Amino acid sequence: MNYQIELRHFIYFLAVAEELHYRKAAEKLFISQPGLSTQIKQMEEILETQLFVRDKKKVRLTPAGEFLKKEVEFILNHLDQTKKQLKLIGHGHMGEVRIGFLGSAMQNVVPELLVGLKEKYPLVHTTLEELSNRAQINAILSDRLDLGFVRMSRVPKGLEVKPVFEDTFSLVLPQDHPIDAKNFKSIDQLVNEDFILFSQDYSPEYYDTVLSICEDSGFVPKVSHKSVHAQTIFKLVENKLGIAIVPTTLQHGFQMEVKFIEMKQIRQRAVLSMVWKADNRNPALKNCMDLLLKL
Amino acid sequence: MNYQIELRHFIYFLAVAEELHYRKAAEKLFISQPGLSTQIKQMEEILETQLFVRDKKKVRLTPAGEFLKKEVEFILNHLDQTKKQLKLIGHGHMGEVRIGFLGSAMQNVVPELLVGLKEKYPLVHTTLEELSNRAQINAILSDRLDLGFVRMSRVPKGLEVKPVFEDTFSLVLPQDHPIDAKNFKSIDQLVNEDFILFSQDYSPEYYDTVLSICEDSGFVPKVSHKSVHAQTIFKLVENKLGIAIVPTTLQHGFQMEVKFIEMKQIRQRAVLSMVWKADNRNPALKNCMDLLLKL
DNA sequence: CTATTTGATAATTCATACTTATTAAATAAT
DNA sequence: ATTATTTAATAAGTATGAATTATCAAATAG
Repeated sequence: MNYQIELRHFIYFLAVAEELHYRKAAEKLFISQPGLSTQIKQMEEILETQLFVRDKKKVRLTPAGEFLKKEVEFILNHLDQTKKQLKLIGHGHMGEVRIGFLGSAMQNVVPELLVGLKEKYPLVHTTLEELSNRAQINAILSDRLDLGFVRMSRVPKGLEVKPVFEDTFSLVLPQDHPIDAKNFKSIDQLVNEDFILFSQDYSPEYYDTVLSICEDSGFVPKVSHKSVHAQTIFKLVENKLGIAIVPTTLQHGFQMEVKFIEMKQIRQRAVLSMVWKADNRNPALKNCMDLLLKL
Repeated sequence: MNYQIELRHFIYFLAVAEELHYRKAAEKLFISQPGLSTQIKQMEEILETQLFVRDKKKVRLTPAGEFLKKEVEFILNHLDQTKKQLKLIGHGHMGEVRIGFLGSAMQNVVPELLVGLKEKYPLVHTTLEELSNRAQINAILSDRLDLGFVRMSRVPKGLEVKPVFEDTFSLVLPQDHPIDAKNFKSIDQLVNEDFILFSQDYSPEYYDTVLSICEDSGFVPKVSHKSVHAQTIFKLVENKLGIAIVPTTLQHGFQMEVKFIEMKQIRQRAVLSMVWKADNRNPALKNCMDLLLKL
């Protein structure tokens, strides 16, 4: 008496509404005719509405049945769509990945990732935000970001980190500086220069690495300026207010009166890593990371 | 293994998605917690998509689950609406009644019906078509019409008929005709006049009735004109091309230089009947007819 | 008038949704 | 640390009801 309508009823109903013939409909559904009869009857009882007129030889829809047919078609169709989309989302072929990045990641890793994603998973949407190392970590911890691109090797508990790009360091000098690629031997040739670096707060590991480069040559650099923008740093060098040490690939995309001298011989590398929350269950994130590691 | 998703799953899913707590959700659903757990698990297997992340103390939705929640809310809501509408349709409180009528029914019965319907069943829509007796019968037989208003007492098998309005007949005379309500006694005073009648084809029973009125007075009328429009008949009378006998209420709504003399004393009546198909299952039709008989 | 076809009904079987009892893991309290 | 409490999952058993087979009554066709 107190049954509930189920999708089964709808599927049965639609078969009868289409065939207008119980036996044929039952065959189509691979069930027996009596079973179909009782289910339709039950359905009419639940809905408190007659859906078919059966005068022992003809079956036809009542106006209410006619109406329900349209609605059931709509609902079952909508459900089909939903199932398909759900599978796409569940398998990471559809959805959203929220990405944070340091400005310096925009030179290679991030653009390549975006192109690859668009090609392989066109239904995966990305949102991008340029943030400092610390801001990315915070955003990931509080679930405002799925993936970050940072320059750090140690991350708080609950996060995971993996290097994705290793870069050499390059000296940045004014165009007319006496030192060039040919006569450059070691960093200690620049011991008396003013150094312009990314600020400690923006990227602590970079800062420490640059200090260690100088330390390996036996001096402590005199740091005259700190900035968070490569643009600013290059501008300062151009105006002869100092020299800089930056990841090599950072030189692309700028039009400045400065020269870059790659320092392959030193052991330090500028490592760009991706960071994510260990328990992040966004399936699109997994696909995104897998794709990145294949690039 | 080969199960099907059912509405039950959706209702369970929604409870868990809202509570994010299996025990509480189970309580709300009046089922046991293990039952709920297995049903949700089964649902995930059917959909081949993880919907919840349970880390033994916290339950939360995956992106796919988040998506499904929205869709399930939509579907269940849509279903609720459908059920309500279905009941309205099934009980004749919503839907369409296709009505045919003779022009003469527009003077009283039909307008009253429409006003009554609009008041009592505002969601029942009507379509109106002015048709001859025969055309209405044919339309009802072939399911193009639900209800007809005709002047006939015999209808083909499969149809039913019921009188809804009885009208006296009235003479229609030119304004300056010597006979008026005071000196009129019997129809045989007009034995020498030309008669203008509705055509036999348009309304056979009317035609026969008028002939029987004259026959009762012992003469056969000279019929000079036949028409299907009251407007035309009145115009002809106005121009002194003859006199007419029509149902009394037909006089309303015309502005003509004619006078009407009601013949209460004769036994014949102009009967307007409704006709419908015996096996018509339009629930709105039943309500429509019930309403009409109460007017 | 018989044969065939229709959907409905009755009795029975079987699948499975649900129950109770229990467990393992996580958190909170002492 | 240890215990108590709370969580969802698992296991075993039950009972509901969807399905089956067998049959029927009514309608139609030959």
